[in-house]
Amino acid sequence: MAECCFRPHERLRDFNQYQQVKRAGKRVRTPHFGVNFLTNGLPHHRLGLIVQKRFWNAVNRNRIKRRVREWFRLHKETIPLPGKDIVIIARQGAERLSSTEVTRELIRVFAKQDGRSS
RNA sequence: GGAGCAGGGCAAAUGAUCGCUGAUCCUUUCCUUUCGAGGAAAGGGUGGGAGGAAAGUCCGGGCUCCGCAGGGCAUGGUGCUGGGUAACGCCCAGUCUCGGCGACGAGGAGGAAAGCGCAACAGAAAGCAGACCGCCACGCCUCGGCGUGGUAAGGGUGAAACGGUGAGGUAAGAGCUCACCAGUCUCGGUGGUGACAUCGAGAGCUAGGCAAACCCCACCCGGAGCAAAACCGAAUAGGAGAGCGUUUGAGGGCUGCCCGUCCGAGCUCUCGGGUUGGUUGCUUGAUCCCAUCGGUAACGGUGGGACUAGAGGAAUGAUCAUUGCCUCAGCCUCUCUUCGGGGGAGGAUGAGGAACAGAACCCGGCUUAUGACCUGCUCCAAAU
RNA sequence: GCCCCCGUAGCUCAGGCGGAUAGAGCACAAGAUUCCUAAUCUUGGUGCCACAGGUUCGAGUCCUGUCGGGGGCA
Repeated sequence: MAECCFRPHERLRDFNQYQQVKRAGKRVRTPHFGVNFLTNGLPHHRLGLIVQKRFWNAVNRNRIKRRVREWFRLHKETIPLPGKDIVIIARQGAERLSSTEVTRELIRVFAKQDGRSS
């Protein structure tokens, strides 16, 4: 598996998977995102995105999704194993962040988790 | 130079690295096999990959199903004329009215002498005439006025008050009479396919507004919508309750109702339960570009060329560099001058900005959001 | 994607199709009753009728366009 790609099997595709992660997973809040994650028993991580329709138009929704996917693609090896299902919920103000700001904010989340668990 | 009007195309470009999507070709591995092959995963190569509005879903179609849908009514829509078109509420050309000094723009622009209606407050009176203050005549009188009659010029109210100006006329007045103007109706001539324009004659002196509330007239319209629909596969089950009915016909299809017609022995509703996968539809089409012909134009004919997204929890991105555009800041050079300074042009540096916005079956429009530019024209100012 | 519905006082809604006064209940404020509160009674304030344009003498209402909210589908 290449280190920096984003394949369909790394996505959450089912509504039930989203519900399971949101119900049973851990929750972390950052200023612009809500992050839920749950160990899935697979050797890789999986990503799911929730961007509500009521806050943005379609262009800003796509922009947020692309930037979060860019973070996952480039920095997923920094997320500690075992494999996790991650659901990221965008909050208001996220459309004003640049790509580097998104990356900085989300890296900090999993760096904290790494330090706490080890 | 300032203000404005109309039209047109574009949606910063190039390169590098990483990444996404589906098409096609090759390699490897695994599975199935009717030995032709098919499917899945990974890697690599090649050439594609959002818009002028993709938006709002406001109209019109194609397409699919409803037994290819017949007649009438209701509802709904359109509403100057003539063209264009698959069709339209769209577009083009024209007429009339209104707005603007002008370039030009806007118009839901049939009918109120078919009917039912409406007009608060104010005002005497709000639709058919009528008379509050007035004006005039006569009578009475305590000479302030009062009564009867005639008037509608003037005042006042209102969004709107029953033609306007002048002259004659009269007790005072009045289309009462006349001249001109505006407007209505009828007839005729000319131009135009037509809306209409224009000219002449006559009638008659007023006929008001609102149909974007009902209505009348003319024309148009079957319904739903790709979550339409077709096929494959899986799963659960023929459950419980209520209502109606089996030829005297329940119920259903042709939206709402009626007629007509067809199917017809079970149908409808509620509760409960199960799936909630895959393929097709899915992009070659009223398509785009160029030339030419017809037409004022919208558009149409002919010939040649091109293939230009097809996702499905939803693909076009991120970073860096260079060039170009705009704004701001100070610096340098040139030029004009009313010499306090100001205006214009060019150069380099730094910082910031680059809009509106994302296909979801596909087209033709409309509306709304929005960036910088180009072309033509009008008015004003200055100069000649 | 497609098809519908609704925006009126702080809240829930009438009024709207037939045009000229903006209303009801709860809530809020003041007063009375009460030793005080609750309850009751009396009085009152409260609205750019979602926004913009048009028709009209005059739009909450009629017409058109935006904005916001809600619902349904195999």
